[in-house]
Amino acid sequence: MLYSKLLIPTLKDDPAEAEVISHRLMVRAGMIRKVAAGIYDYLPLGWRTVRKVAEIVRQEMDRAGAQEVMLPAVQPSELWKESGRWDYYGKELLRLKDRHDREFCIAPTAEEVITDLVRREVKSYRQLPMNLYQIQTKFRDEIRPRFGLMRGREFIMKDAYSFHKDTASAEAEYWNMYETYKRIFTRCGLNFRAVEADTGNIGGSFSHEFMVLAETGEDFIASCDSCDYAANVEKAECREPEIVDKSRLPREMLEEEEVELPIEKVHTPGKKTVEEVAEYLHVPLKKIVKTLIYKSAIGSKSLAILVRGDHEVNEIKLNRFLESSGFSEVALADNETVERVTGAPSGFAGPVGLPKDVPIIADKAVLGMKNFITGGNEADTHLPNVNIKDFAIQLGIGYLAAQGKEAFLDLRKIVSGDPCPKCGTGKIEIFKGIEVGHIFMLGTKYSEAMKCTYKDDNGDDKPMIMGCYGIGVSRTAAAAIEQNNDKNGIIWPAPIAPFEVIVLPLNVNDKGVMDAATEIYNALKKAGVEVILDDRELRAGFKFKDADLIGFPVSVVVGEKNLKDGLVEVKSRSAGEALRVRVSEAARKTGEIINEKKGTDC
RNA sequence: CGGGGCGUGGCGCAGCCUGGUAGCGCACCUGCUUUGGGAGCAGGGUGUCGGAGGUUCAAAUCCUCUCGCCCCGACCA
Repeated sequence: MLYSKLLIPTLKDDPAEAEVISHRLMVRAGMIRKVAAGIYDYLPLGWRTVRKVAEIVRQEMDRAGAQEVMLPAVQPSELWKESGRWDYYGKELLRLKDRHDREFCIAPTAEEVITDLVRREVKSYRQLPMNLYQIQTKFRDEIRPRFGLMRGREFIMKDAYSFHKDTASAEAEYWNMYETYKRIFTRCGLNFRAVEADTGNIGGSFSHEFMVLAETGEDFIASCDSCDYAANVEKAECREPEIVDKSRLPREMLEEEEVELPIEKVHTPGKKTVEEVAEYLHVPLKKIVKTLIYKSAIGSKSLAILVRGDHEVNEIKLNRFLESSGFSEVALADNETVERVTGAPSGFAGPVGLPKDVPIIADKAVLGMKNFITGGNEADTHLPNVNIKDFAIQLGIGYLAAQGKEAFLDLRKIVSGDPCPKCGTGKIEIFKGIEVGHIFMLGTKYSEAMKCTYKDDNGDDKPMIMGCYGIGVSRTAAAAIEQNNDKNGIIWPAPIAPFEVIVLPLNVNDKGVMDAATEIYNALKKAGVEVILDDRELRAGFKFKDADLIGFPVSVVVGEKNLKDGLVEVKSRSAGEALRVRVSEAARKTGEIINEKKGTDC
């Protein structure tokens, strides 16, 4: 391709709206343009990269035995009502009506449609298992789209759905997809981790997320430094030392085994946060217990959650424990509620003396604490030397007691340095990641709701066991940039670069330069290399800047000076240094470097 | 949805407070010079000042409404 003929509107200035690197660079490199909030045009370069990611996904999915289909983007409400998600999905589901006033939605995912297809066309266990996928534009009406392609409303996704006669088959396919995903992201040249994940509102029993490690990631990953454990922080369980058997306590816990002292009361004017209190009273954060008032979304019931001062509540865990308790979907209470419940301004809540109808639930880590500091339920007051016996943890949420659950639960977010929940000996490290893939064991949630059944070998109808597997194709392209860039621009992993090589004749008006460049360009094209010839009549510096910004893995620089000696430069974007080779050797050498890059990136 | 902010040429911005000829840089077009890291000089084109209403002799500027966008928060395969 000739550069002069391509639509590559690069920008010298950063676009004002772009916050993260991938967004900035994709706009500057002329890959995307915004049409509306979270909705973008893909220009030739951007689209080439997206297509390359999609092609890798397609090849690996096919290799894994899946079949590609194409499902509708606009879907009738009936199917969504059948699964129950029409009401449940919320505002992210963009709904619309056709001219006959029939309700539709723009698909954010396709469980309903695929389940409908399979229930109509697949009848027998002999036809199972089956894995169907599509690569398609999806729409989710995100509350706040941001970060360019990382979190758009419209995005390109590969979604796959598998159907099985039994759990064993479904699990086998789950792990088949797990391996397939590893191959896909490896082939894309990405540094990623597969982590245990929460299943969210898709439902199902277990799942893994594939995370590209990057500072700008929105997800936090807990990873063990000695075993292979890795999980989304939302999901990661916390292993608390068993405190029942004192002889087995680690030394640092033993220090907590002090004599319980009587409660005191201190004046802490304006010290609302644990940090402020710790500093004011000269105690470590670990000596404080935070009391957080939560409020149910429905009704106005409140409850108090206790966590150690240096810990944070994991609301996903909390809500899971509270499922079907009447405390559905709790969230941090507003200041008004806090004042009503505790009788003190926000910042001074504590477990001692809370109204009886406010149940107290504590994180397990609190169980090991003695003589800790809590809020006094009174303005500018904290209570040192509080102990668990002082406030009678209310096993009071009746259902907890009824279920034999304790009021000390795993409710906190795991933090760096915690013991690994799996091996127990390793320490947890926290990384940031971008979710590019997610695999779920769905079970029978959709097949039961939508009567997607098969006849087993006895002729009985059974619901199919399902799995579903997503990859954010456009997001993967953005994640690759987050992970591969420098101050000059993008450094594409060769397998997903929009072009593999750029040939840069520094002076297009010099016949010798142009002839040599054209010769190399033609030879590369003939060899099947994706090459672009920068035939623009521009200064050298300009061309270099564009080439670096766009991030071609290899550039071939043809300049008058080197050409006098019959030489050109072959430069690798990632390595930086230039290799001088003869014109006649240039194409072969460049091809070698590209193949090597594609090889090592695999 | 709560809080904050921004809409002025293709892009980035100034002007608004204190109403009175709409500006700067980049980009774009022409010419000459230049030509290995976003050139120099000269000339040129480019704006419903996001939209609607209002105040005023006069509105980019003040007021009201509205639309769009960005940031923080809550939310999220």
